[in-house]
Amino acid sequence: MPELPEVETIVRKLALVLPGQVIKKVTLFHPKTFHGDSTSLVGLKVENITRRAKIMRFNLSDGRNLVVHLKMTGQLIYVDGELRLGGGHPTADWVHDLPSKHTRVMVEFEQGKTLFFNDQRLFGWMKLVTDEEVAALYSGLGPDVTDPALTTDYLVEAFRRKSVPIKVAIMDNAIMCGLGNIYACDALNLAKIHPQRPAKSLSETEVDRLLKASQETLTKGIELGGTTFDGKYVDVDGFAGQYQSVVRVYGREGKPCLNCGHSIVKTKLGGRGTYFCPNCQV
DNA sequence: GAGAGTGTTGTAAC
DNA sequence: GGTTACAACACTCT
Repeated sequence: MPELPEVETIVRKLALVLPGQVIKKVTLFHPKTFHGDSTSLVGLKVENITRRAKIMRFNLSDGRNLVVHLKMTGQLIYVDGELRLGGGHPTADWVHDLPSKHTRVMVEFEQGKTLFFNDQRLFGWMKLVTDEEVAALYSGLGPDVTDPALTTDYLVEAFRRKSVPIKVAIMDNAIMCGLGNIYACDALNLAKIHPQRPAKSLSETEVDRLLKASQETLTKGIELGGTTFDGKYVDVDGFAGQYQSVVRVYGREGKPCLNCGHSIVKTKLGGRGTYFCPNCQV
């Protein structure tokens, strides 16, 4: 289930192999997943691939865009003849057996490669849209955590009138994009800030610490290829991410805090499981 | 069978 | 209008 580092990992890998390839055939296994006329993709070339927040955008040779959101359970798997993009062995056995029962869309290219969109819960989507529609999708999104435009000053201003818990605020895409539940919990632990604090109660120093912790957490997530729990996320090669091996608090209820050794506690905040250290996160 | 799950959006109530 | 809680999306796993 992808967050920003997972999406970034997928985009980086696809950007190495997909540009220049021409779509030969598109097969829909579930109509709900694809919005638009999938048959009009045939014959189009993929020009390049970019990302904004957790939305992937494939620029196509007719000027339109294929945009993809994986939501909770989506996966994009790129398969060449032997399923060996990265040269190693995929972590997940099931990638040898595609399309699977969770495959919703299959895109075949003239060069013999195939891109599979798997999505267990059917929340994810693919849309064929114009540049204007892309702009509409992007409108209302705050800067990415990885965006230099995201500054301490900007966040101080954004938090100034917000009485929502800071964890809810940093997961609000209108304020900033890229921190999902796992990384939001970890960034707050790294910054030693209690997730329940009203956003406006943070001092400038704390906001600065939180921003740096957020950037550091996401950067590490990207370096490690994202997070895989229960084999649910794999990158385009079928490889699992490695962030879960260094995760600070998420899923570590009862285990020692990496800052102070106190037991990690789980609560619920904004409807989401929230892990934190009640000793050092204040 | 109940509950929870890494995302996002919409609704109703205050 | 801001805020908050909750449901919904649809499915699998514990």
